[in-house]
Amino acid sequence: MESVLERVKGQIVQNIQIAAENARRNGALNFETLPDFVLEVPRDKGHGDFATNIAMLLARQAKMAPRQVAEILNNHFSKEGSSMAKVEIAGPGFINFYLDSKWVYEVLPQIEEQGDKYGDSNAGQGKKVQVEFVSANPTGLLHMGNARGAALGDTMANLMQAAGFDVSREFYINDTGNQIENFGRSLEARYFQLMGQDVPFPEEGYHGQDIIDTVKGLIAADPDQKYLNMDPEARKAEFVEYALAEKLNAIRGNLSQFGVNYDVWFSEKTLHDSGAVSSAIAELRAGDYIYENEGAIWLKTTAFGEEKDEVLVRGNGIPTYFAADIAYHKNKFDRGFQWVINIWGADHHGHVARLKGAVKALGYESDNLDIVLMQLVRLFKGGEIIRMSKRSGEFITLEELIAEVGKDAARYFFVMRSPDSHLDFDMDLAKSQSTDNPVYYIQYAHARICSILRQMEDKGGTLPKAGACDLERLQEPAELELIRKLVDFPTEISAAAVNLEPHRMARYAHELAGLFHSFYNSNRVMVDDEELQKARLVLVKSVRAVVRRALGLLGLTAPESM
RNA sequence: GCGCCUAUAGCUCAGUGGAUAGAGCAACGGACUUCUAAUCCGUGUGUCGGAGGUUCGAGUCCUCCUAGGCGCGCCA
Repeated sequence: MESVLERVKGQIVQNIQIAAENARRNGALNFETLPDFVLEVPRDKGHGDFATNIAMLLARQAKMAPRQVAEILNNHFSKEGSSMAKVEIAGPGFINFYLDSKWVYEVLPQIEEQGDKYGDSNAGQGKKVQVEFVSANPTGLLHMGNARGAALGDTMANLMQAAGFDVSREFYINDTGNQIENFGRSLEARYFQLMGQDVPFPEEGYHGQDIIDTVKGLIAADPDQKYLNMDPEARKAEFVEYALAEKLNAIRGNLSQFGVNYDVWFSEKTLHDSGAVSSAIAELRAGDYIYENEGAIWLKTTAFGEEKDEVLVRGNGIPTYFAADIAYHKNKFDRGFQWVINIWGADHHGHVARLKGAVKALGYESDNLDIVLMQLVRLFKGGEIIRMSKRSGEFITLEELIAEVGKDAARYFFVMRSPDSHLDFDMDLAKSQSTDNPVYYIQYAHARICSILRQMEDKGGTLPKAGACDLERLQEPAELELIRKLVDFPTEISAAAVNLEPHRMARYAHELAGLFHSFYNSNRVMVDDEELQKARLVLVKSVRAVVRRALGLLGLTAPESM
């Protein structure tokens, strides 16, 4: 459904185009092609409801001063049938449009009709999109960086769904390769240590307590001690299988607790087992992107502007992570995704250009692959930075984070900033100042509205229908601003989705809540004037629907009382 | 050395090439007999890191420089 804003803007744009064409036809204005002008909502309310820069863009072609062009256009605007109250030429040549404020009221019946669907658009046109995020090594638990990726990826996916994309969430499981070998050796060493044998622990092994716990569980499940005398390779394979399943379960559980649920869990191992990796390499070889040197197989990444070439298959015959990743992305495109989005930690940025290059070499449009790099999270506790490392086992897990600051606060904090921005997460602050946490501010707006509506029901009232009351009674500045903000919602969602900027929704929700709180403090909803009360009830009900939806898109709960 | 990200108010950060650059926090002063004071109202601060350039118009685009973060492995 077309949003109110789109409809009104479309009307004005059309009016401008017709005016320009008419002016050209009767010789008042000379130009070859209509420039790509903008109709925007001015930052400053004193500049009208909408403004266009067309006169400034036409000035050169028309060989006239911008303000003069604006005058001519203004004389050609059709005033009939539009809600245009005033047109003004301002500054260097802006044309400012002032509309009769009536147009904004349309949004209230629209919200009533669409309910929790209000905000949906068809910006994505059903395009098949995949968002791959977190994809943490399944050898440990999720840390703060993973948590940021989870919040960003899931919110992005939510926004894209609302914006009319066909979205699939995917987790790539790195269940093969060196780190799994290493994982297996660590499990083995812990096993023998727990069985009372004095064996050294691998230096590069996983030192975390969670590994010890895993092995304890393994031993408990093996009363016959069959592992003690098993073939070492077979034993390690069983250990790894057991531990990976357990870790993945834990990861899945933690993410689910964080409100993140995936459509697909994709195993890297299957790419090797199915021959997808070797066939991707064969394809690259056919395209003459491959050569051999010192026993290894290399990809000519220098052809994609990289500093040096990259190894795809090591001298020992084992393909690199990069080789698997190429096969993985080929697989993604072959599954029909028209837009592939990966969310990576900024420490992986060196990998971006060569992956895109490889994708292009395989014949896919590399512009359809977007990699969102999120800057790393620094965790502060007691005023000190906590260095996080999976190997050393010293890190705050997602589980602990949720337990300490709560899912809602954590998700909001991770998403409120642009992915480009470094994130200092102060645990003490998140805990001690939880009362002036922006997330409560937004949720409080929701709870307050619920409270109003509860009281109305207690008095035996019923929610009025938007169509059955005089919405134009809503004339207070606070009311008009609030309604205007509701009008922006669909545009905010699609802009946040298309530009991969989930922080815009965090900001929007906060601003909307602020306008509501402001309204609440200056106006009572339950008033003696029955018509005004009805109109205000419709207003707050609409605000509640949008706040709830915004919270939902951010993955936060919308409490009915606080 | 090369590459990516960042630099905007005291702090943390927003800011689709548009007009007089904004918000939260912090500080100070007010508002509960009234639908939840986890709220509201008021008070002010900027050489948008620096220098050039493109443009009618630059915090925004381009080049160079400076500072910080992160990468540059037959690890992932």
